[in-house]
Amino acid sequence: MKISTRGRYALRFMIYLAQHSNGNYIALKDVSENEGISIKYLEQITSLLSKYGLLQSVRGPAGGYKLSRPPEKYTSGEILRVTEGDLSPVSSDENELAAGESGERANTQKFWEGLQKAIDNYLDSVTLQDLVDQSAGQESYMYMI
Amino acid sequence: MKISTRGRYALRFMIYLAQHSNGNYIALKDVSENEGISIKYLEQITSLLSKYGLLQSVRGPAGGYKLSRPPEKYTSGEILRVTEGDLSPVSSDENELAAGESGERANTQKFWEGLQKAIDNYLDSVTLQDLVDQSAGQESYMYMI
DNA sequence: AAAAAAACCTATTTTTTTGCTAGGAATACT
DNA sequence: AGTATTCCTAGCAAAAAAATAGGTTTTTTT
Repeated sequence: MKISTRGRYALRFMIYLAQHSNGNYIALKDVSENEGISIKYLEQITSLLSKYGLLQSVRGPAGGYKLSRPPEKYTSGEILRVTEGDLSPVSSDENELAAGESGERANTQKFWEGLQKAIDNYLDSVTLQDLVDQSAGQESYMYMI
Repeated sequence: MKISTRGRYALRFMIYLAQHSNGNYIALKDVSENEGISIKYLEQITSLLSKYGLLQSVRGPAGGYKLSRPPEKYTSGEILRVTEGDLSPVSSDENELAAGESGERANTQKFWEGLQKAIDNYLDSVTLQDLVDQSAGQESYMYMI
């Protein structure tokens, strides 16, 4: 039940961009040196983020990455989902009932769905801007579902 | 970001006991046949559950396991924590700041703590009895934190 | 035009974790 | 004594995660 380095690094990368880019492109070399993550590993992560439109990039000298939207328009959930793949606590086919089955799994299916809902709820409530402001996690939040 | 089979099987095991034991002990053989999990693997799981006082056991013929409390006195969270080890989405030393560090990690620390809080909150709100009743996950719940 | 700096792409290797099997020891009932 | 059970520890194979590696393409600079 752990978020992998891919997701964590992705968040740190996005925060870095939000803090240091002022509309200009930032090279991986720069982020790599400051965050202590290899360029090659970062490439895999930015590749995903670009693919899903979260980043804009330019090649060549003075190239690099920048955010494609303002930081408050990203949720931590979408950043993590893009890089982690899937944030469900049990894979859906583990959870699915075989036709007609009404055994133990029926008991847990809704439970796991509820857990996922709780996770998604939180992650979609925290924006990239919140992370920059360090204001995540201390919400006095109220959910009605 | 997945719950492992250990945790899932543990829940199914506990549900099974809640449903089938009427104060008497149930052998792993029984659960194994009905849930399709090997006895040897179940042993590892029940070993943890026993160690932390969630189960009572008796050896020898007619021995087995039973719950040590009524089902509504267990939360899904404690069952999972015992078997999964730790439910924090990032390990604490990944999250900890090196002395004086005020870098990117400061931004995410509270965020991860908030996620953990959201998870714990949910898991501690669902009892074993809820799972038996299949009433987990459909809560119209309201949290104020 | 050449060189250099960057993103892009795909594969491979290394390390860690998970899921499970195995063998026997201790205990309790018949 | 024999048998059915829990208990304990080790080991292993497959999968996943983490990271490296090598090259290609694009763009800018000289």
